[in-house]
Amino acid sequence: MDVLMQSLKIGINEKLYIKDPESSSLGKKIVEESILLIDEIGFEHFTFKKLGARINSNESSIYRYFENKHKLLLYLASWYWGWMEYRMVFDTNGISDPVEKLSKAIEVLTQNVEEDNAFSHINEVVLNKIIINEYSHSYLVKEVNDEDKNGYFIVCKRLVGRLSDMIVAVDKSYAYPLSLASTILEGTLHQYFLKEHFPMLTNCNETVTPTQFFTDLIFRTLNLNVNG
Amino acid sequence: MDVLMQSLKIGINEKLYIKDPESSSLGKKIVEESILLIDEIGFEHFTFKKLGARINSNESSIYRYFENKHKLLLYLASWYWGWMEYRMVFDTNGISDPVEKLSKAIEVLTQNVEEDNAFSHINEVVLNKIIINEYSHSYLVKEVNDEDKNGYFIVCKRLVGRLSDMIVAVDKSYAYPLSLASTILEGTLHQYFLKEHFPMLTNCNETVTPTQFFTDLIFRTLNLNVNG
DNA sequence: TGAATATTGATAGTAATACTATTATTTTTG
DNA sequence: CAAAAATAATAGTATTACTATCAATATTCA
Repeated sequence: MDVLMQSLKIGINEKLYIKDPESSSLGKKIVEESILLIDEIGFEHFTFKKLGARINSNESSIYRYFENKHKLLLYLASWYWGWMEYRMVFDTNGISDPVEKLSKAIEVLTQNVEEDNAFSHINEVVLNKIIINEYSHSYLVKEVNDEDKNGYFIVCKRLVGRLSDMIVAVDKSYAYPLSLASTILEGTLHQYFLKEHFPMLTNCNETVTPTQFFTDLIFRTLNLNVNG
Repeated sequence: MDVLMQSLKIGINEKLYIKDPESSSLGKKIVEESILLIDEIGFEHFTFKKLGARINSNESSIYRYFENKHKLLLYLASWYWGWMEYRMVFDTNGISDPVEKLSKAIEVLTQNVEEDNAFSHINEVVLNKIIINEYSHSYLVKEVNDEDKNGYFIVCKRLVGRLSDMIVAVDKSYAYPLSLASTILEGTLHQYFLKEHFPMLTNCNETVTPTQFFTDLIFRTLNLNVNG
């Protein structure tokens, strides 16, 4: 990512925070270090007290930025999907051939995440690990319908919609573009998880990537061939 | 399911419980009512204390059956996958045509769950709802590798393996049978979840079923047509 | 500069959770 | 019917997920 982009900011639903963490150095530190700490000890064991100790700040100060750790996770997830959406749109922009466009989108969405220097306080590689391991926790809750009404999942929903549109652009007659799109996004996280923890349940490994699996799956499903 | 089957028991890893809940009426009640209570209030809000109150028993008595609520969830999940496996094997047994066999397996694994009277104290319909909403919580934990070593996920793993074998039987040259099998199982839960909570992210609804979506997906991917 | 204001830190406190331990009571069974 | 096993009742601990209050710093702008 280019230095020209250094003033980019991923827009996030304002209801997800009390005070915008991007607005202060403490806020950025909270976001930066929460990603690392959640990765280290898991979201379940993560508390604001432990985070406070880690960044030499106080539990109560963190509560002034985020209502609770669940909202923080939703914030991180929104950031992640916003970032994915931005990269998908950016990288597919200007491609006129629908097949090539879809192919590129799948590549961006399923490939291994690499660090993006445009956002210095966020480690995208570790954030990706968190999303793989913890994203389900953000929506598999009893309160999901209320939270959805608040718009907490809007970015991810928009992303599924965009991908679905690209599928439709390739094959108007295909009956399940939304289901296929949501399966790709959720399935990608799942395949990365399996690769790490249950290698016997996936064909993805050092040499075979989720990108290959999903590209092959989508091309077969939409009856395309690799050259468009 | 037939009355002849009433002495069937789904085998579950003994490390998942302290005392076998099938061995007493209190144990069965714990299992029976925990399913209903988890469905009602969600796994996060579920506690042994609340369950005790509900069944007019005591928190401490429940702890004599299950070490904690996480183990209870693993127990319920094992039961669920064991039951699915049993039905899949039963319903596909004797089908010699590999395509027909795979087709039947997908049908069993993706169709809407209905009550099975062979297991009177377990409400399979509600259990299915729990699995849709909470199964991820059982494996998306920091301790997953240790738990896997204890064999807690063996039933689900065996099921993915069986499905993968059926895919191979249909097309030996297909490169991703395990990934496809795990995508079907996980994806099915996900599509049912979306249908319920995010209908805009799926094409499944009153008339279109996950079975249709996945059958179509697998047939296209393996280049089959509906009549085998 | 310096007073007002905002931000952060420290401390204390509460209710709920996830247990363990002990003892009392009831039920089962030989 | 006595002994053993299962269950219930009660109490207690450490941790979590907060809220409230007040003190200490920074910031800012008059």
